[in-house]
Amino acid sequence: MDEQPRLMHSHTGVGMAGHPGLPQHLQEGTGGADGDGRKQDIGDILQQIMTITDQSLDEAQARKHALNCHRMKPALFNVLCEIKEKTVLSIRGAQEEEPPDPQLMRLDNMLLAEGVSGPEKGGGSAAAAAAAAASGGVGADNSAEHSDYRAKLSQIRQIYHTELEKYEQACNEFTTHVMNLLREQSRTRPISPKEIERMVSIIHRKFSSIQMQLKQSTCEAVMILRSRFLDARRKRRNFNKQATEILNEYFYSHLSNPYPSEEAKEELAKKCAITVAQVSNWFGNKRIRYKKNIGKFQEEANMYAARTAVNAANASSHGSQANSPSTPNSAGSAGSFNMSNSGDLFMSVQSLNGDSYQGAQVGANVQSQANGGWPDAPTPSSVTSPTEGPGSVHSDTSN
DNA sequence: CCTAATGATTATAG
DNA sequence: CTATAATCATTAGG
Repeated sequence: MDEQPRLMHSHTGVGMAGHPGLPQHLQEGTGGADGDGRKQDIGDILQQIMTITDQSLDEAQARKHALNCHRMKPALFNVLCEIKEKTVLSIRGAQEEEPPDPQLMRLDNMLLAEGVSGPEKGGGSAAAAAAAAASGGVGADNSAEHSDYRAKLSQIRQIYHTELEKYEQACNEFTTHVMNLLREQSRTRPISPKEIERMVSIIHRKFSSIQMQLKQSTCEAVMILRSRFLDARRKRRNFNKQATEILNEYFYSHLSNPYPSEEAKEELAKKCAITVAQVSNWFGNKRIRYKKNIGKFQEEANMYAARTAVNAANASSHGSQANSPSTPNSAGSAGSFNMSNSGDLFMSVQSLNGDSYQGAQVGANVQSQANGGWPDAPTPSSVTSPTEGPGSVHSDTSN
């Protein structure tokens, strides 16, 4: 029976301040001092409490009832409550206030921004729009791409909300259960309302930490979804043959200054069914890759030069039709520069007639080589070509 | 599976 | 903001 000393110790240690009299009584009572009945009673009661587990259930029940009905019970109960209160406060009074978890706030903000935890549909579309804007400013048109994304996002949102609801419900259930239990027990155990409150807040903390995990995994899912659907690199599609033809045609007919103006880009974009940004990308890639390894592109360059030349020749000789082969209506809008350029390219091709193809390629390349790899000052709108051989590229489109 | 081609993005500079 | 250069990530072909 070493419980007794411990109990006594806790009394002397904690209870002193509030009720200095009680421990003394206890000590005197157990020590068998003068026969004050009340002290003796208290000593007996405590003794009974200490040994209550040793007794049979019936006996214990009877004793419990006896204790319950004891005239000292309410006072003792209050005292015990106070002691517990003070003990608990001294133990964890310091860590009572929790700072608003920055991690949780971060997650909340992100979920709100992604439209998972916000209002029903507005949030989703807003997030999608924002994502679209972030992904390259294309926006609007590629809704086919985003519908899938939105579907997945709303799926995530649904799961998130049902889970959240489930947690909340469980939390409430558990809380009421515990509260009822504690209230029930407060009849026989020293439990103060404050303690119940504290227990409830502990439960809430536990559940909110679970919720945080849910939020975290939801965030991760959204991030994965984003990187899957909105990182266009993952959805890269090669342009179709025709688009590549059109772009290459423009590129090689403007080899001396392959910087399409904004208008030209729009034109090309429309013809290729791609965006202006994609046109810009294409030309950026093409320029750098061409310059980096001209040899690799010579064949291609020659081909397009020849084709353009043929088109031009046909156009010039037969009048206005004849661009049928593979670039049906390329002349429609690009006619102007095709015509203007046709001169020099045609010349070069013509002059090669006697030479091998290699010679022809070199000839075609001389142009760009002469420029030393395009004007250092990229002035896209102006089509002035510094060292132009035969016909000037710029020359008016005079039919 | 490996590799070249290719569209897109990033970093940097003017 | 645009161009370049480097790099990433995917696609297509062997």
